[in-house]
Amino acid sequence: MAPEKEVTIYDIARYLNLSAATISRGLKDHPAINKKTKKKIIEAAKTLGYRSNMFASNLRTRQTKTIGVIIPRLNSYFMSTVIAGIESIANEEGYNLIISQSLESTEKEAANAITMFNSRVDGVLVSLASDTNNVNHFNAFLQKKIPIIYFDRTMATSDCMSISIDNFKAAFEITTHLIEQGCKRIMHLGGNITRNVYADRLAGYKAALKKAGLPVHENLIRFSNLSDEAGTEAGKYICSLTQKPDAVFAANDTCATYCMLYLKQHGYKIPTDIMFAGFNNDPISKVVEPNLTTINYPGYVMGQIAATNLINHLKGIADIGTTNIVILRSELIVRASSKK
Amino acid sequence: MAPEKEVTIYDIARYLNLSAATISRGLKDHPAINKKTKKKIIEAAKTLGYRSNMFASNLRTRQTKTIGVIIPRLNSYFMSTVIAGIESIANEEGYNLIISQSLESTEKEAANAITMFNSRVDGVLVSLASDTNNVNHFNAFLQKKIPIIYFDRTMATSDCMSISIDNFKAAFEITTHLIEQGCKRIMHLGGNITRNVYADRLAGYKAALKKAGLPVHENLIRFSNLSDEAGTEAGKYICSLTQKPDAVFAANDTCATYCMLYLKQHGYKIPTDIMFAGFNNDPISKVVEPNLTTINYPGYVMGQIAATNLINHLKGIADIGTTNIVILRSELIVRASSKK
DNA sequence: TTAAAAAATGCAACCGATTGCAAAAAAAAT
DNA sequence: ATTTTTTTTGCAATCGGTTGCATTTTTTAA
Repeated sequence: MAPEKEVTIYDIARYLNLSAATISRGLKDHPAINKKTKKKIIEAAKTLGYRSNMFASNLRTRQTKTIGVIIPRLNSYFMSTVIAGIESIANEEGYNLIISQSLESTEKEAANAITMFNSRVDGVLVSLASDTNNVNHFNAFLQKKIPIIYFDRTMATSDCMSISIDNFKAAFEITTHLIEQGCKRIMHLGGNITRNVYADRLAGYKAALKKAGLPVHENLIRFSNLSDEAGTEAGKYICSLTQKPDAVFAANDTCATYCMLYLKQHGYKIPTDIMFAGFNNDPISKVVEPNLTTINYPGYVMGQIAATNLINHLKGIADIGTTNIVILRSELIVRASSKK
Repeated sequence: MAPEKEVTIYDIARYLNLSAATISRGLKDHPAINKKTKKKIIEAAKTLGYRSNMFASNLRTRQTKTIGVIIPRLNSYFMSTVIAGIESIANEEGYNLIISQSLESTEKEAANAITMFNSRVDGVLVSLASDTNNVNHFNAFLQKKIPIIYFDRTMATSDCMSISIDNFKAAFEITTHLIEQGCKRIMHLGGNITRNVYADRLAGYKAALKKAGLPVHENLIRFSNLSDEAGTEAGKYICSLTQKPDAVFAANDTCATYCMLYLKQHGYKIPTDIMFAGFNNDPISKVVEPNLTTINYPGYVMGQIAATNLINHLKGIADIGTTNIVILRSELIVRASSKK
């Protein structure tokens, strides 16, 4: 509790009969310092048990070596995978991570942004809350030229770099796949379309229908928070329909899975009666029976790329301002839930 | 990139014709400052766009308002849930979180510990890597009286507070449950027994057998990293046995699930031929068919409790030194995989 | 041997908030 | 009106590392 006395560069300076300035330079490998002196300094630092005081350093250099991460929630497979990817790079590059969750609330997102701003993070990685429809609460960062990179849940209007997959294309492909399997009445379980990802998936779905000359039935498009309960609800809804769909494409695997489970319990045969497709390649997609056709979403890589870009920008290696959008490769994974 | 000029308390002082000391005190509601003056100060701070410089503050107060978290990996359901719980409390209390993963490597764990130490976190929450068998790499914290709380993967010898569930009891209960269902040859798929959690689960399993007067068959106890592959492997192993087990108790749900899936594919009927039980109450346990009997592990609450205890200690409200072990309530969840 | 150039080190002023103690101002008591 | 007490406010040192510029030392050139 009581702060212990720490060894400072002044202690080392006294110990070696040098100046603090020399110690400071020696410790960070400044070219103007004699190699032998450096060696002595480093050894002395070790024997005295010195550790750099980042606050003093930050105070002077106005850098924190810290990256802020704001995400809707931590405890989803996808998000924790992204964070793992971010962490792997940040750790390697000597950056710390400050993480906070918006819990899908724009207000909390804004509050977290302020906290991060006051913590003086060097840069921010953001995945937006589901109903965030403007990014004004990040203006403080922009004014101070603190770089922001949006990932996954991005904002179209934003003038920051954003990283995502081509949700339109992925949805288009997976829908087309269902059509190729002979499906004609494909239902879509979508998320909040304020969010680019869900809007794009919906658009891709519609485009695929259109291209195949199939009609878009509005009563076959349902929106929800894509939770397991929402999946079950969708199952009930399907049971209530007189004209059943012959396939379901859900915007995530959880919703698809629970919908499928409900229908199975009510006598439907998958994929014979209804085919299924999800999104994300969540672990449950490989467990549910039949295994779920889905889109592989490269979360880990996405995290790594986001972190790499941000850090390179901070190091002055590559400017973020020039690149606007990065699209990662996603991949259709066909499993038993959509095979004839 | 180029650091912008910031508003400091000196700017406010000049603006209001007061001293920096008064501003500093006014901003933090010091009792010696006149209420009207405080009001003026706060308003001025707002209009000037002031934000506190935490480095200057930290430099003086030797506190960082930051908590370090070291965990094996982020991208597991359980861990991300714990982190979510930690974050919820930390955020509320104005603490930042620095998170890093050891990826189950003791060396990386030690490296991360050093980084955190140098980042001067106020306290640390740790869940140990699977093969960590001593906690010497955390000595630096102890020497500087920086509090550590271990959670889930704890270390028996440690003189720090640790938070976990009663793994022995949980394993005992779930094994007993299987026995009550009529099982006599129960297999155990365990994890690395260097780790308390897995050692305790194994012990609980054995104790339950013993209590029921059942023999412990060493060839029915297998150790692995509890991954999905390990589960599949276990399935193969079972197929190769002449004397089959009539139940499997795995130390996590993933391993149980994949073992079960493998056996199902090879003609076994669950639970008729073999019953199954897992651990953790992972989402997949509710998806696999039949649903998996498991132990509900309160990750979110565990995270909250760990964070609360650490922060209370830091605030001087409650000393951590006196409490050694906190055991959370866990709960047997019986599902179809183990019902006659 | 001396002058010029290069290398190594030191000086001292920051960075911005905090805080013990002293001083000033305001309020209360005499 | 004067003294005592209580409130407010200010002074100035401090936290520890960084860095432009000056100074010293060493090396090279003349």
